[in-house]
Amino acid sequence: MLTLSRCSDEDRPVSPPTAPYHHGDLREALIEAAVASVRENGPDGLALRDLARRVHVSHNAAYRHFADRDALVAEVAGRVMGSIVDSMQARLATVRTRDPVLRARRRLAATGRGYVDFALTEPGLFRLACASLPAVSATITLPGRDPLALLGEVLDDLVEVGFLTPAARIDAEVTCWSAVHGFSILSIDGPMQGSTAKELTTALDRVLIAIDRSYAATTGTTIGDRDLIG
Amino acid sequence: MLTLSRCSDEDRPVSPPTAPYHHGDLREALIEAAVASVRENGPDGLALRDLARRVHVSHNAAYRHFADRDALVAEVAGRVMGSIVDSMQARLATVRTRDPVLRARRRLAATGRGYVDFALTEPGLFRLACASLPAVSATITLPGRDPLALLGEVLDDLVEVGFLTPAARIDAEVTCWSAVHGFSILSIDGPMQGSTAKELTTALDRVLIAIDRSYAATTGTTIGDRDLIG
DNA sequence: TGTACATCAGTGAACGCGCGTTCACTGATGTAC
DNA sequence: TGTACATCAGTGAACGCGCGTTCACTGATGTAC
Repeated sequence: MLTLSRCSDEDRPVSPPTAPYHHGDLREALIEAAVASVRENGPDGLALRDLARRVHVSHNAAYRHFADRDALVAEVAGRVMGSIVDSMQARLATVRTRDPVLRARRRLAATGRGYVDFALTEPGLFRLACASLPAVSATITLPGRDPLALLGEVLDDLVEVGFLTPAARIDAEVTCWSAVHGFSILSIDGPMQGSTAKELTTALDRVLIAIDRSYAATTGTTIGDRDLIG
Repeated sequence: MLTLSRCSDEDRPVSPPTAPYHHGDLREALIEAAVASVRENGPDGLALRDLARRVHVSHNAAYRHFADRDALVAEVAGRVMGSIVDSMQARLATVRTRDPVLRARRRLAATGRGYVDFALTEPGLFRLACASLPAVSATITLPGRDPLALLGEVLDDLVEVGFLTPAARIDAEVTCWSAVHGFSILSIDGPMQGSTAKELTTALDRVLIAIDRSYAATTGTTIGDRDLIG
């Protein structure tokens, strides 16, 4: 589901029997090594010299492919943003509801769940993306790779089916993203750190239900307690 | 308002005319220097050697007062938590509404505004507190110094006045904290970085209104659009 | 088809940096007698 | 009131670390003729 492969190490040996002078695709190999490094040690542990060691290449070969460390970080962060979108879309794909209003509501919840899925599954990469949010903001204008744009579309649908008033639509991205982003961080770094997966799921459900209830109230729509679950 | 003094440098000269061998209160001076450093360079720029330089003391004098770098960071992070509580309480103090229900609702909004106030005013210190959340979690059991406990009290009041149902009270801290914490980070590091103070205030109002509306819906309480503002 | 040569992708040594931490030390302070 | 001495709070030199980055280089590759 994720763009960033999990077990690429097994696909081809890191150091082939007779290592050729030219690597083949060092750029890609460095990025994969960076992903692995961040998974293990978090964003702060990312070092060009370490990546070179992982790929069995001299410590400055990386400069043939990236201007400097920041350039590599930006590239990885951009890909992480893409993976977050993938994760949201994976959840969206599970929504099979026919009823247009319930469908739109569940799709909003699904985007939130997908976002949090990624944060909980890939805390290191998620932190990297957070840390370089300012730098990435310029990069993620690529259509379809921007979590915020995807969220916006889902919110537009909510207005279209009459669940959310146009007035309450304003800044709705901020509310929704704040909620799921905050939830993600509190879950991986904060007081909910020790919680079980089940507890986290329940807590996230309550957050999503709170938002759903709030939006229902803008149009006076009647909703059920467990509409968003199952 | 804040515990962490802003202009302590001006109060007493950093290097007195004849510097005495014993500093006087090196521990406190190091902490103040740490606060200044984090304000300027963020959490990652914090270095014991740099602090020693700022206080005009040899680079290892700090080890008389802190076991190691982590111990100092934990101390600073703990104080930041206290300052966040102060900031929340400062906003709480401005709520003068008599009507019990409206008062309780405005107090919830006030805690959120106070939390965000601190994040926007002290982004560096806020990031430090976030980064060391795991470490701090153990420390902040001090009564009255824990933002989460304060939030809990305000939420309890909402139940007491009949605005929030006991069922919806469950995990409400998570929803509220997620929202304001997420909002804070998106404001200082994320896509809302370039926004004006006015835009941020308006956006935060919309987040707080969304939560208020959601909780009103749990008891079917009728509310006005601008109840929380002004 | 063979060869000269430009270009590209690596190498290895080195620089300079700032850090955390430890060591043996010394100056200042306060207390017991 | 004076003094010996333990204790505390500093100092200065040094170690070892890993980093980013630059330099002059060399091996491999592909292309023009």
